[in-house]
Amino acid sequence: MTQSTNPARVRFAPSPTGYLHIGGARTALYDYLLAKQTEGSFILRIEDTDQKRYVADSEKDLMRSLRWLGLEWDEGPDKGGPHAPYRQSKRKAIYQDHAEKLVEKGQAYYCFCSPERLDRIREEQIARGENPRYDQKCRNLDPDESARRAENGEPHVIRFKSPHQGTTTAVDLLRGEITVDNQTLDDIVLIKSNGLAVYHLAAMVDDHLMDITHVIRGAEWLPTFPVHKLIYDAFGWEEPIWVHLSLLLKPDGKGKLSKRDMEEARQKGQPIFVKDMEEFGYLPETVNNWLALMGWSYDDRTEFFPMEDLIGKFSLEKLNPSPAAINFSKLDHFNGLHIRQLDVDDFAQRIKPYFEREGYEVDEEILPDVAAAIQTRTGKLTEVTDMAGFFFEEDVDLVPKRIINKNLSASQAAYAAQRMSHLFQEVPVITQDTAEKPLRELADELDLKAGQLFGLLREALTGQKVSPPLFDIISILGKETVIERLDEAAMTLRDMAE
RNA sequence: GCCCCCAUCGUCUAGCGGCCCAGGACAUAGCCCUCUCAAGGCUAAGACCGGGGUUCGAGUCCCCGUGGGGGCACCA
Repeated sequence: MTQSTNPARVRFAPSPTGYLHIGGARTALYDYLLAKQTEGSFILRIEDTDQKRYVADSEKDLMRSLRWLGLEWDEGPDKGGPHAPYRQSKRKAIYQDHAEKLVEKGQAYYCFCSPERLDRIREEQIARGENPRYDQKCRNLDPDESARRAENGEPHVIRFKSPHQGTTTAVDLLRGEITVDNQTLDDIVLIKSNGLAVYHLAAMVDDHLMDITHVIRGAEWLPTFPVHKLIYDAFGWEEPIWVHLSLLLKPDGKGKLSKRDMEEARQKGQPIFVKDMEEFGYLPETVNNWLALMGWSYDDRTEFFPMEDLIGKFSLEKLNPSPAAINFSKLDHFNGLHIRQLDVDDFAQRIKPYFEREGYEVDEEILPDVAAAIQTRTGKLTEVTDMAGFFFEEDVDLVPKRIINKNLSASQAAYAAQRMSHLFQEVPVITQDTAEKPLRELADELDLKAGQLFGLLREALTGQKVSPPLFDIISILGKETVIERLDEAAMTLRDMAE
């Protein structure tokens, strides 16, 4: 292991503005993997400093989704911890104190400019083709006077006093040094006029106070990264290791997913939100495996990773800084792989809810056998009803037009079904060994291809064109049911012949 | 417009100067297996963005283009 063996303290810090999507889930997964690998801590922190964007259900969805993936946190808003509270809206005073400290040190200042003025100067700057940023009107106000005005209740924000000269260099683990010219830096707002902190302050303060060792976040933070480093410096704090994850792009690779893209993808059956994964029939282990590989790799051939392997083999150094397009067909492929390595009883329990939600009454007696029969042919758990629903139905609906064609008349089919029924009645125990040969002989006798006869049998037993292997079906259904369904089919076909 | 990041098959990627006429996976096509459908096996097609350097030698290092992406809020 090339990883540092010191216990890492990592945090997943989403803002509750919507359902947990795959981008967030991937970040949380990497956090979790690093924490587990180093026997450190995985912390959940809710960044709800923007009351306007708050979505009520999202916190519940977030926790439910993380737990579904198996990414249980050690500290968080619902379970507390040594650095509680873990919800930023409850930490308002902490941020204010810290901002005041910066003001005292001359690293931040009160700004009394109105939003209207800010809008105006921004428009003017854009019109002039300049980079829009604060014109620093309040930057050089007399500190005592500023303090007085603020105390008198004049509306104000607190801004960070960015340096003007020189350059700032911040170090990202994946990209190395990122240097910006300080002239391009803006004096960002730290505390809003309503007294709440913005991300730039709140996240830095919390990460420091919570002893976060590795900040793993999306690459959309790269442009403000140098300012974040400057904020750490202003406080005199030691920086964490910064890791900016590559962005996840739309499947066509053109741009990152927007809200609308997410909805469109959902309509196509492509799960964008973690909550859709279960609904669409994916296993949590599939999702973790798939997500882990979007931006991370282990070597030049291993791709199948159960969670334990992910924990053991993950390393930050192998993270890829370039953006990655989402590949849903690979998700399907991984789901198949993980389904096939489940043991049968486990698989049986996983598919049970998918039958039930389609209204089937699952017979626990035969469920394990059904599971065994369909396991290798299940790509998504939602497919099991189409493949094996007939096991849990009283009768099947025959679709004669799939049976009867120019090579097989209704009366021929009816006769063949009847003959198979008789044949099975004579065989004490129907298995592939006892029944296949007689069936093939029957096909010869009736001048049918074996495939035709098997096809007829399949339709009679399942009402489907596609099914698990016939002899599996027969042994699960039992001789009695098999004969019943065959007789019924014969009857239906005979009626059609007349 | 300004700033930042990225750049190998359609997609995800391996490659950290010679082991690469570039390897794997998904998807695609063909074949084999076969009672259907899968699974599995085999095979095919498919990429180092361009130009300059550095070097005995560059997919790998540097520079410039180009392309893609991201950011420029009292959102995160």
